[in-house]
Amino acid sequence: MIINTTYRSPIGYLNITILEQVLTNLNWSAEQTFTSHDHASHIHHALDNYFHTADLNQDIFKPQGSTFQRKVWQRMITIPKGSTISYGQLAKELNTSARAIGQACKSNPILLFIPCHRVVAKTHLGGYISGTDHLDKKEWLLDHEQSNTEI
DNA sequence: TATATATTGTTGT
DNA sequence: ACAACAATATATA
Repeated sequence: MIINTTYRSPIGYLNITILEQVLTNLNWSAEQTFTSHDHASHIHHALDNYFHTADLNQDIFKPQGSTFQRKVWQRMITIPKGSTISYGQLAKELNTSARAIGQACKSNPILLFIPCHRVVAKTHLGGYISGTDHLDKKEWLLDHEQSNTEI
């Protein structure tokens, strides 16, 4: 069973795909593509919670990708909220190149829950969603998590 | 400060 | 086999 739904966040719509009760896709959308769906309410609640407290309950999602991509995504999940790491640092840990990390970030199928926005370039923000057109969202998310994290 | 160029590993064609 | 890419180190002025 496939469920599609759209969530309205403070900074834009999010399209959600749930396959067999498991979150498989979460991306920004320009408009309200789908109506809300009862079977997606637990994801909507998780997002409500994130936009209020910046806490992500990283429970049930199953990203589909290559071995390498899943390895990078698993590592990204361990980046604490309120902090960032550079493409180069991740590359060093995983014995690969900064650009390869960028490729894996770009193919992240579950935004927010796999926090690719916490991966930045060494001297600037880096990219977000295949380019530099959506950096305002990356910046907003980092600010949001920063201001909701005790130091 | 800024531009240029080489090097880099994974992915898509 | 090859070009693209959400990067980075180094060199030059």
